[in-house]
Amino acid sequence: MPGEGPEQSKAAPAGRGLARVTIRDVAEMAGVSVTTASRALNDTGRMTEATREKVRAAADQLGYRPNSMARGLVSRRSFTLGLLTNDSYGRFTLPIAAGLSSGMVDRGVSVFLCAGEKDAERTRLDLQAMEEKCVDGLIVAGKRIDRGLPIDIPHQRVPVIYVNSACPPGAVGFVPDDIGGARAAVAHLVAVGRQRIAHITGPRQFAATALRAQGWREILEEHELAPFGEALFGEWSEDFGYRTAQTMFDPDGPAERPDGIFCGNDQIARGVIDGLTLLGLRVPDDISVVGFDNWEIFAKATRPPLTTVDMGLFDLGQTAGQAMLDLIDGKPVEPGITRTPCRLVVRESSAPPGHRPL
Amino acid sequence: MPGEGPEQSKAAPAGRGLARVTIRDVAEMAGVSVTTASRALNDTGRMTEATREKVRAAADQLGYRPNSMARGLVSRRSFTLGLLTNDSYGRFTLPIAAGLSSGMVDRGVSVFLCAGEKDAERTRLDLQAMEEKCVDGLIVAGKRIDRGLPIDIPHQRVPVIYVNSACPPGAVGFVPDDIGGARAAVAHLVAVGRQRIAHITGPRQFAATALRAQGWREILEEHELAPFGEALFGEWSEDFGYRTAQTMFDPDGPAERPDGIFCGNDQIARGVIDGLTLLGLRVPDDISVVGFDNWEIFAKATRPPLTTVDMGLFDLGQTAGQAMLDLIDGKPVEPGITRTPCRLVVRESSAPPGHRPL
DNA sequence: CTGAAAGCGCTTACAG
DNA sequence: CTGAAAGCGCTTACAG
Repeated sequence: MPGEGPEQSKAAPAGRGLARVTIRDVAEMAGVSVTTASRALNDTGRMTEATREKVRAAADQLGYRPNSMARGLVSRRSFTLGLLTNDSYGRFTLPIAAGLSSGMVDRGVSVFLCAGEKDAERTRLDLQAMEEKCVDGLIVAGKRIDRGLPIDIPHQRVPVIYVNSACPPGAVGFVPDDIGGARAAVAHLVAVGRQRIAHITGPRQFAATALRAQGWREILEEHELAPFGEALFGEWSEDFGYRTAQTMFDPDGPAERPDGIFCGNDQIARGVIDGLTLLGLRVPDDISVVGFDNWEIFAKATRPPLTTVDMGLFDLGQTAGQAMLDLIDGKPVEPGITRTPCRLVVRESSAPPGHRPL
Repeated sequence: MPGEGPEQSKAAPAGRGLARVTIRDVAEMAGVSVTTASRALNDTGRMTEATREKVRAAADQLGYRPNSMARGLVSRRSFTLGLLTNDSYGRFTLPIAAGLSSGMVDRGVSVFLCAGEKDAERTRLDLQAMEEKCVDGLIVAGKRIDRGLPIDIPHQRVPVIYVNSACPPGAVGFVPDDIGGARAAVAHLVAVGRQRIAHITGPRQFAATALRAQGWREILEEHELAPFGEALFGEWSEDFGYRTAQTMFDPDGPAERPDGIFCGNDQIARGVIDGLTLLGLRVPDDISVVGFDNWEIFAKATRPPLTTVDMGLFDLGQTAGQAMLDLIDGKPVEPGITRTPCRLVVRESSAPPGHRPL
């Protein structure tokens, strides 16, 4: 039969199409009522340990798996969450989803994925599907913290949590702590002996750029250092980093030059490093560079490997899941946006001046 | 209340906690029995169009959504699929998942995501969760076509389809057509006037490298062209591409040089282009370069933008979903591996010799 | 401590 | 053409 494993089909404990073992089978084998079996398996009610053990043994032996549809129907919980995202590339979403799932699987809750570039109609369809599936909650994950999905999530009958996305007033949301991440990055540059630290970053319209620039300014001020010029807003691209580095160090350009550059993301950082290298500057010796994202495929491929800020998306997903569980259980959850910690990952693009790595 | 939209909570048709509208409500409003309501909504049975319409209208007005748990319980179909993947980064999985979902949502089936780096224990847990959720089928998605999950998927009671992953004998699997993709890439280089086409690719142990190398050899032979040397196996990294290009065009190296390079992936291609550029060679004029993956973040950031092979992962996901639906419906599906088409994306890294783009 | 019964929201033979 | 009834696999008052 197509789709099946190769041999020993008949030896398998549960072949395709074979009747699934139900709680009834377990009860029968244990010689108790279905009621008792249910209670034994769920650790509810009071009964002799012997009875409970007898039921457990039967369930084990039969390979019993509770049917969560039946259970959900009566308990009014599906043990299921919906994850809505418009990140078709998966760069942000998959780490979040992995964290979310990993926190949920032990609690027996599974996650429906509704991914893809979303127009309003698709979103509506996804939302409808989630309603039919009776999800216990909805996680909305985005690509940037100042944009939401193309349609309002109308008042759902279930809790909604926004992750790495805009979040309507009064709702609960989690985003990486951009300011904190930026502070850690710049503090590291200072610690490593840099004094003239520039900031090259993405488009001005992104909330993330404003926050990262703010972190840069704040921490410098705390160290009584002046920011090196204005924050340079542009694009999230290597090319922008490359061009900006070239301009900054143009022989005919300004005499004053930075000795450290904090970049708004790893792509920009890579462009900066490439631009610097082409001009004969040494990273990290002459100039130290720090990125943001810890997008490993970039961060590890720069030469030298990039010191950068990890946004902790996996943990973000886990945290959001935890909050969702609380919400579902009716526990109080602080509305508003929570910023979860970022973590600096030190590689080789940052070092004290003149230091020469192997 | 936390997690809720801001205003007009009481005006909302379905506030949190409000009783969900059931088929019973619909039947009552339409003045028919539950049986008839069910049949009307499912387009089954025979009844006057008037009755059917009356029921539909009531359902619409009430905003009725069938409870898929109840439906699943009786129909023995959950309209739910499990997607198991060990691609924690999401580069391959999310496009596949998006394609899968997009094909499924119209059919009312949703997809559970079990993502993350998997050890045997995690996989077992995920599998167990999927069984409890009564998925109708399981899609196993991998990062490479010659590796599976850490444990055997035992004989499930549901169909299993493998995507971009190894696939046990007798099972059904879908993978990108590596040979075809390679042929398209190399045919394009030939069409553009290249005659000495080299191949730089990933580690020898990957099945994909062997297939892509085979496509390279085949199509050259068909054009009565000799491959330029042996395929150069190494790593899937920029660095490997960079170093290899440098060696290949070492002034003290071999006199014979390629005028086209087909790379095993986009990272290698990028390294090659960077290496070539640093040596003062012009891409595409002096040497044309083609990659594999169409990983846009790389392909668009190379200078010039990279001509490359798109693996069609979105379509792959859709195709696999379609096959799964057939399997579930008991329709016959050819066991074995199906190779789905790749598509060449022409950008600026390939052109006739001497051509100088703007 | 244990069990018979009702019910979650649907679908589907079986009657009429 | 339409409906009353049984049942999917569970849980949970309610009795004993």
